[in-house]
Amino acid sequence: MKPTINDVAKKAGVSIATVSRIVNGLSGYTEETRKTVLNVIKEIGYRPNAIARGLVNKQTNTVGVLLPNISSRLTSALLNGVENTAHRLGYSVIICNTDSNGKRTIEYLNVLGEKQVDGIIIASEWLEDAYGEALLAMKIPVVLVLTVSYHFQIPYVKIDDKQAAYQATKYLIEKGHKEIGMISGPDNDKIAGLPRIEGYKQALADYNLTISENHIAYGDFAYKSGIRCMDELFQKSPKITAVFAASDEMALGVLSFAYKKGIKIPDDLSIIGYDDTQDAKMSIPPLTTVHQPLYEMGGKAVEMLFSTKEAVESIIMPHNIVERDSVKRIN
Amino acid sequence: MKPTINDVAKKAGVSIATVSRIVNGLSGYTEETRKTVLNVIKEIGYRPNAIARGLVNKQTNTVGVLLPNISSRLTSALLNGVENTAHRLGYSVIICNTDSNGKRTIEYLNVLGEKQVDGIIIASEWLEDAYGEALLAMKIPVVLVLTVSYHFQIPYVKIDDKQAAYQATKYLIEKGHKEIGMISGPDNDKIAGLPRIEGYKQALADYNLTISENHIAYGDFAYKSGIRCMDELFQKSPKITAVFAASDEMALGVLSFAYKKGIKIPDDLSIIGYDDTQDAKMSIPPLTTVHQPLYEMGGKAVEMLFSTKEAVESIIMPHNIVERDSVKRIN
DNA sequence: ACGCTTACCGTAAACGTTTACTAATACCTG
DNA sequence: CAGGTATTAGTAAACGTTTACGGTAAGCGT
Repeated sequence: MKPTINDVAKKAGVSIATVSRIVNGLSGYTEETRKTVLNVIKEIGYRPNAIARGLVNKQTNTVGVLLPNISSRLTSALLNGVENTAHRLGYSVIICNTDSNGKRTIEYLNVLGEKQVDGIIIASEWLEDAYGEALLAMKIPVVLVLTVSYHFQIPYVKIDDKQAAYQATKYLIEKGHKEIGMISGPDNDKIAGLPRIEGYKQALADYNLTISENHIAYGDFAYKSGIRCMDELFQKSPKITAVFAASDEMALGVLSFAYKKGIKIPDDLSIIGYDDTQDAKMSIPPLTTVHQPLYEMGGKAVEMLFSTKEAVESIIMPHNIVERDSVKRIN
Repeated sequence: MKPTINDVAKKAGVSIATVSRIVNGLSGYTEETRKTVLNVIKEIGYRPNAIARGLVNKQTNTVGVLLPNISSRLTSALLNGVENTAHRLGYSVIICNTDSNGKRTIEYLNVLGEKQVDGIIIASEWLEDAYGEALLAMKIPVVLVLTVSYHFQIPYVKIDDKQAAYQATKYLIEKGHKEIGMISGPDNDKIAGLPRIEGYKQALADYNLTISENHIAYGDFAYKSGIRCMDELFQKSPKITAVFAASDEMALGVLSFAYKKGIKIPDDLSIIGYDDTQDAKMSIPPLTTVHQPLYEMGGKAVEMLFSTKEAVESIIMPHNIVERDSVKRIN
């Protein structure tokens, strides 16, 4: 059996209250008793039981993170940020891979509730009404990352997707491109799908370029869909000279597609990505892309969870375009 | 305040013991009381408190995972496997990013101990003596993944690194290559460094090819070191026609290096990687590599944690070479 | 009608902490 | 030296569960 505070008290000849005060750095004991108690603690290897502690303090120093996927570069960068600042603030983090599955998500929400976590971060996931209700019922801080909710007023941290997409497209335009395709996320995705399409269209409109559905292909943010979409795009609109992909992974897909077809990037085709995950640095050629400060956003999210302000405001993080070698100036 | 079992008992006109029995599916109540209690539970939104439960049961249904790095493709694939089967078995997982930092690792071990986790998984990390001691002191199941300990007898799950490296090298040899370089991990890494070097050398020896230190460059498994090592290798041994990289990430580095130098892969240079992370599928060209079943290994690890056998045996998982497009037959 | 078994349910202790309250002692102050 | 105030320390309740134990009532066989 692990030694308890009782064992320490007995062996040190004091009461458990005194031991508790000492391990918690409160006042109410002489330096002498402190020393003997500390010695006993070291001797018998006592460690306070955080479960018992949590029961009386109603605090577990634990947060939960819901992700649609653990092993994507996007979420793992985010998670890294979450974990790091959580650790700095003295919290542990429980990960929950929802697989974008409603049933599973609700299960996780219940588990986190039962485990009395002090806060929940939901990343990159559309907030179903059922989740919102469940969250409301457990009355603990929640923050959203890479997503928002219109129905529930929950603080979030994200970038301005529409604006970022606008600027990515504008970047291509300013490099002289006129026939610009887009590989988008699903068009029913109100968070990472629609706004980026809108930004793209807006930029074309502002520069008097024609907007055509033939210039848009709809993927699911994943690599394979990038390949498929590029294929589709070339069939529909062979004259395209540049593409804006709504995720780096899909951009990698077009890189691979181009490689297979002997299309030179950026000489024959320019491509700009979105996210600036690790992949973007390592691709061939290195990918010009929209940088989201994922690590920082993860950190911000946990800080917001435990912000002392009564009404926590949401945060729009800055984005920027990082120029690498996948876009070429033409004309 | 959240409703407790007491609130349920009062409202349903029964004792807390009965409520407890009902929510835990034990026997000792009529169908009628069950219904009324269940109704009250639903009505007031009662959820059992896992902390209180954990205190008496001495079980938290939580495991901790120590990783040297959260956002690498290697560890995130592993983590994904861990999380999934943990969830299947009814456990939550707490992640700990050690950053390969001794102080931080010990901190985490302490936290996990205090939080009374039911088991700990340590991934891809050399087990310092101090860690082993700490682990021993807390008397809970531990399993190692992608690593072993010679000093402590702790069950592990990994592949046979030496054999895998041997086969990767042999694969290159059988494709006709005679001047084969290796980009290794650090040569003081007893787990993922040395054994792979040994496998490489052994294969060369068995096929009567000369072994030379000029054919080996030492990186740290990361992308950048792959670039640097390839540069170094070409300076030392320009006649090399194939390279075995001890990680996919370093292999990506050589891909990038080659791209920059106008070296065609696989026409001018063949490269085989190690790990078979997501990157390997998506690279240009797709990477031939040694497949480690990372996801499955993560799953196995948590199963081993809670195996009912008194003495848990370690597992050597099967590996295999997945052929893609980065190796060319010559001669 | 009696005793026995069985089913249902309540009482209270236990898990390992924190903390309000109280007690005792020591130290001042005038 | 009386009375007050710190300071150190202990007692016991509380946190929300589970569960051993006991009790009551019903059912059943003889």
